[in-house]
Order: sequence, then C-alpha cells, then structure tokens
Amino acid sequence: MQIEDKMNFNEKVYKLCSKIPRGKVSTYKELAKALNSKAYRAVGNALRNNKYPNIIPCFRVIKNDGSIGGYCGKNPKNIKKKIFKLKLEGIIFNKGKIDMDKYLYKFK
DNA sequence: GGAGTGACTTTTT
DNA sequence: GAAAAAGCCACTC
Repeated sequence: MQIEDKMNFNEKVYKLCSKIPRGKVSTYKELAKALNSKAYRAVGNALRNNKYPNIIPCFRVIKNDGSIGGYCGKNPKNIKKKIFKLKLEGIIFNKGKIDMDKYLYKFK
C-alpha cells in the first residue's frame, strides 16, 4: 500500500496515463486533479520526459481546452501523428479540437 | 539550496 | 475572438 506515495509525481502521472481507456482522452489539469494537485505544469513536464513511452499513451493527454497541446519535441509532424492516432481510436476532431464532453475521461 | 525550465491554465488587452 | 502576460507547481541542473 501507499506504494504510489513512494512514487514521484512523475511516476504517478505515468500510471494515470496508462489508465486512460482507449477511445478517451484526458487533460493535464484532470491528471493533476486526480493526483490531488494543481501541478498541471509538472504533469506536462512528466510526459515531456516520457520515460516509459511503451506503456504510456501520452497521445491521450491533451489540453484543457481540447486542443492537442504538444507531443514529443513539439514538432508539428508529431502533433499531426498524435491527432491521427486519436482519430484511429474513434475520437473526432473539430477544428483541431475534440469534444471534451464526450471524450474526456475523468479519473474516479 | 537556488535558479531555470516546460507537452499548462487563467486572466487581461 | 485571438494574442499576450502572468501565475503556478514539480522536476532538473
């Protein structure tokens, strides 16, 4: 127990990301809230480091506004790929943004 | 221990 | 409504 308490904020973020179901997305803010914190910045930092790209679908994490935000290296190409991947999961994009009310996954 | 950084968010112009 | 500035928190050097 409390194993998660031993984990750094970073690792907690990773774990939550891996918990996001397929076909849904989450926001940095929600992630931080799920961790009882407001460190949306730290969440972004954690994902930017992305120590475990194999187990962490970071492309399911987007901004609070519904825009993609960023991806590895902030490269437009990577962003595009992220959108494409989300599309494959059944998420529909509206002007580069997604319907938060439909696809936003809330951690319980 | 302090300064710098960032895949953010909110408010203001 | 878009763009800019400030605010914020955790991590890294």
